Amino acid sequence: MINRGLFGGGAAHLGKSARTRARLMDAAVRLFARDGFEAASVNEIARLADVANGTFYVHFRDKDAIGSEVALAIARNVTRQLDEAMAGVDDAVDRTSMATRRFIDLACSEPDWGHALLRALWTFRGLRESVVGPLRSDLQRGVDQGVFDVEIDDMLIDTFASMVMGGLFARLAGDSGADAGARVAELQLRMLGVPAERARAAAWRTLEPVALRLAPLPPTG
Amino acid sequence: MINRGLFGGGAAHLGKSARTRARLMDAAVRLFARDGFEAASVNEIARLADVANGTFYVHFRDKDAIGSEVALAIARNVTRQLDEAMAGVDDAVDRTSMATRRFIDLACSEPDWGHALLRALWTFRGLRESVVGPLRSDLQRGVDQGVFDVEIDDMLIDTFASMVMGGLFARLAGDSGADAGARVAELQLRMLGVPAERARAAAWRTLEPVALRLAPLPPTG
Amino acid sequence: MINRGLFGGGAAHLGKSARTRARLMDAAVRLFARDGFEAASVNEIARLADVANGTFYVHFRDKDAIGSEVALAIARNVTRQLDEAMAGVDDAVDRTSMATRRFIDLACSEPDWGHALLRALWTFRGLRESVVGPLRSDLQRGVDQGVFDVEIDDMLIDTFASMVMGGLFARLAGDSGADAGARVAELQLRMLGVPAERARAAAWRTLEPVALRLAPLPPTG
Amino acid sequence: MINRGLFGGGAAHLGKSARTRARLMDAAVRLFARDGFEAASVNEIARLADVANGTFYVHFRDKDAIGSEVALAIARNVTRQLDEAMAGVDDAVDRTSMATRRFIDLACSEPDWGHALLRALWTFRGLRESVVGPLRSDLQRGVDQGVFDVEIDDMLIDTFASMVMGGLFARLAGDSGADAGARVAELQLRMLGVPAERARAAAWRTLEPVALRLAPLPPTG
DNA sequence: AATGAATGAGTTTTCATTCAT
DNA sequence: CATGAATGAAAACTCATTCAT
Repeated sequence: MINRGLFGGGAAHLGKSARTRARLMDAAVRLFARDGFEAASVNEIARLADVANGTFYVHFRDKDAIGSEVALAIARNVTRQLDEAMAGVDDAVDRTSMATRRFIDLACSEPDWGHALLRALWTFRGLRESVVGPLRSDLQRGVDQGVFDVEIDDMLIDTFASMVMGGLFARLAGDSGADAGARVAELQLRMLGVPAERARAAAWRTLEPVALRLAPLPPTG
Repeated sequence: MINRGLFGGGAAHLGKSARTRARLMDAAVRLFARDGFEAASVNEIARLADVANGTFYVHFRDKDAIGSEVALAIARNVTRQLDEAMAGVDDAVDRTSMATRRFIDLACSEPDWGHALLRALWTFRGLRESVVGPLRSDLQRGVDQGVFDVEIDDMLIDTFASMVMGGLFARLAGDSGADAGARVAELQLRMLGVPAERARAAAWRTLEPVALRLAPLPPTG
Repeated sequence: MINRGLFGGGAAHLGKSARTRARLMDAAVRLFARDGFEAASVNEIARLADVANGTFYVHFRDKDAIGSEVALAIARNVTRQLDEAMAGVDDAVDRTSMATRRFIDLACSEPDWGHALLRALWTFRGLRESVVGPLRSDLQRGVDQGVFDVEIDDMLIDTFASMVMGGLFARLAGDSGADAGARVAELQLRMLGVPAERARAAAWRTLEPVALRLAPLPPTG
Repeated sequence: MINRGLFGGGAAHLGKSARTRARLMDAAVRLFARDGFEAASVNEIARLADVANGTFYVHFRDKDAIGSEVALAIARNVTRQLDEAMAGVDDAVDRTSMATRRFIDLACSEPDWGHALLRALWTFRGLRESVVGPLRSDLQRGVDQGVFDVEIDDMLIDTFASMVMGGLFARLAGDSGADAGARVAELQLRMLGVPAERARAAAWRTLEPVALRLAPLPPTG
């Protein structure tokens, strides 16, 4: 499983075509993370994936296509793992802080993916909704449980999401250590109306580590 | 002063060379905002500025040069105006919420500039520091005045800044109206430990409108 | 027999391989007519024929092969039908005007074929000879019968053929109606020395309509 | 004036830009004639013109642009020279036969141009009208003078034009000699109702030779 | 026979940058 | 200072053709 890339790993047991496709996506993630979407060239993606440049176009219509596909795949995987990690957690305070911390941890466990995700959230506006969507229900739950004292509106969601992205950015840039997520979560809880003491306690609670794993990707469009 | 652009307006009384330079920067801002830095081409900047493409290189060493110059100029102007707008305000709560609201309002008063600034803050990491720097002292002042109950560290600053950027983004994208700044400021104050009532009152206080004005730009070597 | 294409129709009762081949030729005709030979791609021909692209090369050595094969098949079919339609007609004036009119009508009865034929006559020089060849004997017959007062040389044949093609082109382009063939035939007869009155009468005589039918195509090695 | 090309010759005294442009057009004509429009590549045009490939796009938006520009320029020049050559000729029989013969001679005096013109007439439908347009008045003149006994309609014009193109084609293909034009003209006159004797006499009258010359081209588009 | 992924040379096109005028 | 034609490397994308299955 060494160096096979995350998509490649997931597609190992699939057909040859799916593996080539996965290799291209892995290569794209690496280059998008290193150079940014614009600066990454199709030819280099193909070279890194070890296929002819024409092969790229067998699998993707153009660079945009692989861009959004990669973004979507990452987002889907991250949110799915997030869901799994939070299954069985009922307390809104815990859910909220875990979501932030887990999200950042997951995205940072594979920095290429983290970078790609961050850029994608910036570039493909639609992604934000898919990532942020589930959040809304957790916040509402907190209000219902009487622990969040805040009005839930779009601006709150956006702001909450921005805080997460800021934390992720800081981690990926190396400006902060592994506790960035906890700190951000604490600040979020305070913002939501959780008393300072409880916010700190909840946000810094020890969390067993998880790593980003990838299930096989169904080929998309 | 009609449609002369913000740099152009400031440089109106200077020599011809300075005006050409200003026109180039105005054109660059427009294109950076619309297409992003990578996608904006030197030729198009020159065309929009109504000069020959070769003229560009009389004034700027290369494309990167005009990029950082524009970013820096915008940042400097925004912070300077922010400073002026807040002169005489002592209360940390007021200063903090005003900073956020004014910043967003200023950046949105000229959407091209706002977009360019947002992109620049993303691209040129250094800018953030220059824009965010003054903030730290306001936060510290709040702690000293006993109104902020929070530890001031890099993560707090980053998070605070991310919230502002999120609000700016939402405004520019048209996802929210003119009150985005107030809402963000309110949430920030809550996060900083200001009681909910006071946070709301302070953040939504009426603010007389200001517009972004630009002073002449000193030529940069 | 619905929409099965002309080759396809003729090959319906043959083996699967022959039907695949026929489908490829039908697809090729469509695309050659629409886009021209150069612009039509093998992949698109295959897609339109509903076979894998590799299958193309099972049936044709290369793109040129299907090009000349299609051209030849069309030319053969058109001339054969022309022959049949004129069997039993002895008068050279009638034969000549019928040839022109029938040729145009046949080629227009299936516009894709007409376009493909026109293009092919332009591209594959040799085709012209095979289509035009029989003409020479009709012209000679007219001289022998004393109704054509003209010297028969290559330039005459070429000119005669050009007039037919001009008429076909005008019909296919929609620049003229169903009587284009008659008008061209009339002008040809005048050119050949037939008195104006008789030329008009012969050329505009009512012609019962025929449609292009295709006999099965013998596989070509 | 050796090997400077026809556009190049005309542009010799103009600015450098116009000369480069002319060199590109000369190269394009050569390649269009040799390989056809589709098969000629922009890179090869540039190489033949002895400029960098990027330079092509300084002067033409794309391959289509130089294609229609070249076609238009040739057509304009040919028709202008035709006009000049026929100034002072009043008799419709003479005008008509001269037009056909001169046109073919001109187009063949520079075979590259002839081929390009022929292809262009085929490809750019609009050209035909501009070349053929003046013809209509000559035909009408013949009717008015009582020498042409024919109805003038679109089909007649089209047929007449097709005959010219057929003759040009035969000449360029080497299928016929210098007298192709005269033969075609003779056949045309017969078609128009001119008695055979007179048609032959008029069409074969000696014509002093002319060569295709080019005036400087005003830059287009 | 049929498949369809893979190839890679070739095409169009863009663009930051230079330089003679 | 200003010009704008010229550059050429590099990008995106196409496509006839091959080949293992």
